[in-house]
Order: sequence, then C-alpha cells, then structure tokens
Amino acid sequence: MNRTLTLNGHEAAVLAKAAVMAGLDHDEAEGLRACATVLLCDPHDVLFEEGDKAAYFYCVLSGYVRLYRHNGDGRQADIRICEPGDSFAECLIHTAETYRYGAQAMDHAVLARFHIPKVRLLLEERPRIGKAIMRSLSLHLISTMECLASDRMQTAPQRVANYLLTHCVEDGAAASLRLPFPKNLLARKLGLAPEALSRAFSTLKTRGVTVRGRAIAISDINVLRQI
Amino acid sequence: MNRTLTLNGHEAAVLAKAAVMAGLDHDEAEGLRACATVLLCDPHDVLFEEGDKAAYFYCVLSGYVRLYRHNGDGRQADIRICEPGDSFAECLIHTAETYRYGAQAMDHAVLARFHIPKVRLLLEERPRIGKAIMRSLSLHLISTMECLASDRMQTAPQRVANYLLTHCVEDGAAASLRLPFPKNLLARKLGLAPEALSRAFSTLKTRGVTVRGRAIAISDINVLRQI
DNA sequence: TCTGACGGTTGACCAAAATCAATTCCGTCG
DNA sequence: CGACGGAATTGATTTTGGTCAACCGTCAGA
Repeated sequence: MNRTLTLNGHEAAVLAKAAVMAGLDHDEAEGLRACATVLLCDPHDVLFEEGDKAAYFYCVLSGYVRLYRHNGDGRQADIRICEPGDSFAECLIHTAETYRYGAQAMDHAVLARFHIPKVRLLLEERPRIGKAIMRSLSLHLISTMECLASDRMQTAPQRVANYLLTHCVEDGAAASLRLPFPKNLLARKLGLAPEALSRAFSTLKTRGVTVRGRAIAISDINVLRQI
Repeated sequence: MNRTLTLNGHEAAVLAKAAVMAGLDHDEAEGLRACATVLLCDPHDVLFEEGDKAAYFYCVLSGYVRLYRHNGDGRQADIRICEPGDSFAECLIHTAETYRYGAQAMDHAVLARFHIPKVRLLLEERPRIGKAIMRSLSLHLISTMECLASDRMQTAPQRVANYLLTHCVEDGAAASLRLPFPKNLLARKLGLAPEALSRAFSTLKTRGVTVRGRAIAISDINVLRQI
C-alpha cells in the first residue's frame, strides 16, 4: 500500500468522469480533488475493516475493490464489487464515524482517497458540491436495491444472463463481451459460489452462450432476454 | 387515495424527526415542508409502478409502504418495508426521471408527498438542505447493504434472531417486543415466504423465543446472539 | 349460532444453490 | 521443457427455503 501524489492521464480521466465528480465546474472539481491523495494497493490489501474509524472515502481509478461484511463465524458475504469510476464509503460523510463494511483490493489497484473532514469543510463552504455526492449516493442506492431484488427473485442463470445483457456489445442479433475481471470476482458480484457461476454458464450454453476464458459470445440476445 | 392538507400532531412530529428533515433549522424545515402535501392511502393502494414518471418522493407518517420490483414473469420481490419516518424515492432528486421500483401502501397509510421539481429549486437556493437528504440517502444505503449481506450469508432463523435483537427492549437477560405489523409484512421485510418465517420462529422456540400473536418474549438475549 | 374470510401454521415435496472433493486447465517460473 | 499453483470445472451430496395444499383460530357479519 504505497503512496504517490501523481495521477497518470488515464487515471485522471477516470476520476474526472466518476459520478462523484460529475457536473461540477472546474473550481469545484479542483476543490474536491484537493481533498484527495492517491493510494496504490497490492492484491488482497485490506483498506479497512468494519468498525474501523472512518477517515476517508475512496474512488477506484484502476483495479477492483470488494466490499464485504462478516457474520459471527468466519463467514463473509460480498456486498459490492467496485470498478474504476466507482466510489465507496462516501455514505459516511454525513453519518457514521466507523466503516460499516470491510474493503479489500482485488488486484493491483489505484485509488483516490478523500479525507472526510476536509470534504466536510469544503461542503460547508461550497454546498453545491454536495449535489455530485448525492447523485453518486443515489445511483449507488438504486443499484444496491436492484441487486437485492435480483438476489431475491432471480435464479443463478437469470442473474448471469442479465449481467451479460447489460454488459455486452451488440452486433445484430449476436453480441459479445470480455469480462474485465476473473470469474471468481463475477461470482462474488452476483452473490454466487464460483461453482454456481460455472454451472450457470453451462446452463446458458444451451441458449447460445459460448465461454472461452474471459471471452464470451452470445449467438442471439433475444433468446437470452427471455430467460 | 384521498388528500388532505392538514397533519395531526403525531404526524407532524414524525415528519419533524424524519431523517430527511433532521438537522435543518426552522426556516429550512419550513421550506421543505412547503414542497409537500399529504396523502391518505387505503390498504393496497399502489402509489406508483416501476417506470412511471417520477414527480414526487415520499415520507411515511403512519402505516407502512412496501417497495418492490417485478421480473419478466408475474413474480415480484420486496426491496424494503418503509415505516413511519422513512422516506423513499428521494434518490430520484438528482438522477432518474422514472421510478425504479413500485410502491404500495400496506395499511391505511398517511404520507408526506414532496414535489421533486419544487425540491430541486429549493436546493438550488438553499443547498444546505441537501445535507439532510444526503444523510437520509446514506442511512438508506447502509441499511440496504446490510440487508443484502444478511440475505447472502444468514439463514432464516439467523435473520429473524437479528431482527428480534435489534428491535427488542431488554429487561436483564430477558427481552420482549411487539411486532408493529403483521407477520406477513415481517416475512417480506426479511425476504422470506410467510411459511419460512413461521418455521424460523418454531426453530427459535428451542432457543427461548416465545411467540403469541404479535407479542414476542425472549428468555435470554445471549442465547439468541450466538445463533 | 353459523359462515366465510383471512392470517397464520404445519406437512409433504421439490428446486436451487452451497458445500465438499476430485480433476482439469492454464499460465508462470524454474 | 516440465513442474507447480491458482483458477475453473465437474460430480456427489446436503442444506435451505420456496411451493402447494390442508388445516386451525379468530373475527365480522348474516
């Protein structure tokens, strides 16, 4: 978990387009950026654990971060997989003092780390910046609710089909995509055991889905839509 | 779904204490209240469906409202049960133009209905009001994430035990509570079929949980904690 | 008092997915 | 090139909870 103070061009672009920065004018964006430093993570670095004192919220610039909770036993459940452009723990700006879940880098990851007390001060001065944060929170809430609904009513193949449909590039009736991360991360994201994901893919094989490593081809999107 | 313009004392108090109003000074609270009208609902009234054009967000003053989504077939899953003091659909203020889930009153319910365009204008003028909305969104997000985590890692009896522990009043090692709504609503809230809730209660009987109608007694909280 | 509706419970059964174990695949490193 | 290690797959088994159907208790209305 080394630190640097510089962003490369790609990372700066990701940050600029993140929901947490969207719609801000130049000064506002600059003010928010001034609250942040950059963090380089190695795979499996734990950023914080549930219950830790909250000092920062984060925006993923590259790599992936998983958010999770434990229960009494050693078991843990993933809540979200954050991709480049996603922010997390911004819900603590106006609420709790401790993190309500753990966060772990799943790859070499680059993060923007925003100092919450600084952001609070900035928001007092320039409350319009809060609009971007509200938007980010809202999107995040909506997607979490959708995730909950799909956990509660869709089977594993349905969830996988839905993921494919929302992430593929269409090419006539056919479509294809390349997973941006290994399958075990996709399984976590969908709330499945890796084995269940594997079986879901083999179920979908009969519906025209071909999987070769991370490359996935869909022969007919409409077949997939009616699962 | 009749309308009135007046609040009784109890309803006014619930609104004043709602997260969406918390921490505002008198003027700010008054400004926000001016964006709202009151709505009286009969049981099973549908407030809106997924996809409807979003004009309002709501705060429950009495009764209960369930939020839900459908999938392709007739099936539907509950996302949240809103109780007095809870607001919903405030995530649309700065994002979508259509509701992302349906909402249905589960009882005679009284709601404050905030006109979103008016609230947007108000926020431009008095952006500090956004802080209360952000706090409400944040709490809402955290509780949805917790719900997702518990769906993914806890069994039915564990979820029920957790509900009891977080809602009971302690009395030494013992504790008790009275459900504020019928059991079928609790089942929806926990993402269970009513039968599964019933079975969970009978599992918990061996752990010192006694159920008589809506009245529940717990003989030893610590036994319940280690489930 | 009878009747019907409704919420809740119970039993039997089934489907989905977690778990455990064994094996295969694949990329990396010696 | 071969060996190793992590990821992915497959099979066997078990657990969990959904579904369907029957039944019970309570309450409201005839």
